[in-house]
Amino acid sequence: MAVTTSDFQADILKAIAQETRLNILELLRDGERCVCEIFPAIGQEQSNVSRHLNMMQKAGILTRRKDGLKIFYAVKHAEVLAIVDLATAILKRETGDRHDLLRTG
Amino acid sequence: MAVTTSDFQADILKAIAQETRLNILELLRDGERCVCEIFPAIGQEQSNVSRHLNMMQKAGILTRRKDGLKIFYAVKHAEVLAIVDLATAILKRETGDRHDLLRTG
DNA sequence: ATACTGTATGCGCAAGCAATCATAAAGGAG
DNA sequence: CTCCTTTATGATTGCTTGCGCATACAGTAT
Repeated sequence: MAVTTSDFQADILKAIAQETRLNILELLRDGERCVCEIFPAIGQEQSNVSRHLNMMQKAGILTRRKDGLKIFYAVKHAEVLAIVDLATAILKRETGDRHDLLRTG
Repeated sequence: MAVTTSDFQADILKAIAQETRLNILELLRDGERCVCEIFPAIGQEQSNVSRHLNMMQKAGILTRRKDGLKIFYAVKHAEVLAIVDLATAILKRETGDRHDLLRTG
């Protein structure tokens, strides 16, 4: 099967397009955090958060830094948060538009 | 289960983060297209393309216009294409960085 | 009415994904 | 060394997704 550019684009976007990962990214907006800080903050299992962080790092959108026992993750590209913000903008406009959906169908 | 904002953000982003849908969006960059134009252009089944278009429209990122038999779809929010472009930018920078991965591991 | 074109949808399948529990691995402290 | 903390991973389960095939539906034309 041929591998196109949109394939890799999809990988980047898929690494962002998930609720738990969006919550993590929102936390990382303020700077790097270790797993032990993140998983209580978002109310998820440690293993689950670890997997998501690993996944995003492998996808190339997070950096990883070791400090003793702890491992700190941070957002690697500003574009990632820009994408999140654009999604928020679309969402805002959409939920605004949706008032007439009650009438239009 | 509690429904948060990141839930809806994820829905928007998921509607974009897929290879076939990215190919469709790339086509729609030049303006509205009907299903009959899209599916041969991207080499996918008509039914498959129809589903993806429907999905994106329901997600709120495409508009739908009927003209006789044909149904024309178009990108609804400029932010959608902006997101695609940001993903491309990340991808470019990443694949640039990846030269040292051959050495570093 | 029939025939044709364009689009949507039901069904099934295979693959992927997210979450949990339990456990392993890595590093620090006593 | 042992004990504890932090992170990663194997196994499992249930859910979702993307696709293809066949078929239904909608609109046009004759």
